Amino acid sequence: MGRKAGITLEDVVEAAASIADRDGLEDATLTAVAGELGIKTPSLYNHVKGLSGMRRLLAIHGSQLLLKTFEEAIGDLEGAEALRSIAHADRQFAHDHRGLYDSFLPAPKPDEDTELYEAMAEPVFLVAHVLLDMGIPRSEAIHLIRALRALLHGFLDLEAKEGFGMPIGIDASFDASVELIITGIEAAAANSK
Amino acid sequence: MGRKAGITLEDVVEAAASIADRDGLEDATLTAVAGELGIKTPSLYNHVKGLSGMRRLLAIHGSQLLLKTFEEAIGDLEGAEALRSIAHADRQFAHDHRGLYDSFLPAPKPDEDTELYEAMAEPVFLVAHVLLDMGIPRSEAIHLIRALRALLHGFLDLEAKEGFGMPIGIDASFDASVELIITGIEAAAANSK
DNA sequence: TGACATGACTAATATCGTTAGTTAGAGTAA
DNA sequence: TTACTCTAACTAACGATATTAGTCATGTCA
Repeated sequence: MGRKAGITLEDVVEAAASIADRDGLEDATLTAVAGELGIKTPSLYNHVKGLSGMRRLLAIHGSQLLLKTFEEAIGDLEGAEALRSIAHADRQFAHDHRGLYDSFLPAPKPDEDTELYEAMAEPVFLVAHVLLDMGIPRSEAIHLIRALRALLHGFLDLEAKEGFGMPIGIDASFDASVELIITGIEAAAANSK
Repeated sequence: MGRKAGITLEDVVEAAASIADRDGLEDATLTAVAGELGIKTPSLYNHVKGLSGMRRLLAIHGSQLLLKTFEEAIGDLEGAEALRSIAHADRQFAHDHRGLYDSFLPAPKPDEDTELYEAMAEPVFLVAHVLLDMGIPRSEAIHLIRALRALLHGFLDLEAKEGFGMPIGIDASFDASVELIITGIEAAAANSK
């Protein structure tokens, strides 16, 4: 058995992400990841600062992927159309990458892990930009963004954890929920002209 | 050391709830609860079906407490006023009982654990009633209730896990978010007359 | 070629949850 | 009272997980 299997940091993140998305974040243990890579658990410490370090890398990787997803979702769109597209892209992301999505919480404090904090802030900035472009003043936009984030996160978390009881009509409920928020945002935009 | 410490099921739930609300649901381990009660971990199996069984009791207990909280919040109120009051009661509950609140997810399927499912459904029914009393048709109410639940859950989860970045203006953001949803609900009510 | 850093390894420990089997004590019935 | 039974505690043991410490082979570079 040759030493130096040549595992890279990317391999670790990729393996962890794949397990987390397939079986859930909880199952992306150091043991499982090491097994997937064909090495022993303690060897992972040569790449990653323990389980929390691996989770952190997962969150950074996920944030970058989410950012790209949002950018593509927006494209040339503006205003309500952009928001709708972002919302649906977010839901698709949560479906496709459950583990990465779950890795976003708990979030770090800004001064406690700047790199991770900033990576996670990027997608939010993107949404903020859409609102500001709609003419919504900063002081109001902060509340509206939080409302949108809360709705999306809550919906996707409840959906993933079967919190809605019967799963019938979930798609329609999502659309209706998003429309409801967007209507509120449009009203705020119209109000600020 | 006398056998028969005389621990009751209520003692177990109370101890678990107290630890979960103080230190987080994750810290309400069998070991911690047993320690709190002055017994050894395996002895808990005389009262509870393992960790999952204890979590389940926590969720039932939490649901009952939440139901009472909602009932008191509604009182004689109706419509938007009732919804506002419920929203703030929910947030207060999440602040006061973090562990219980977290124990609500993942939710069981209706046929998989009927007792728990029904206990958790009660508070939702209460909210549904408010909407129906506002004259909103059932077919629409289901989407609006999901939107409201998503917003509240998402907001309180993000708030608890520091997901909002700077914690400034969170109260105002919550109020604004709730108003936004309530406005949508009122519009739907007016639309159905 | 030889020193060194990298990245694998083994060994060992601590914390959990869980199961199996044991036993003391309290209540109950003859 | 005494014997029986059941409850609810216990000890012992195991498997999964993370983590630390210390070892060592291998490839690279001076």
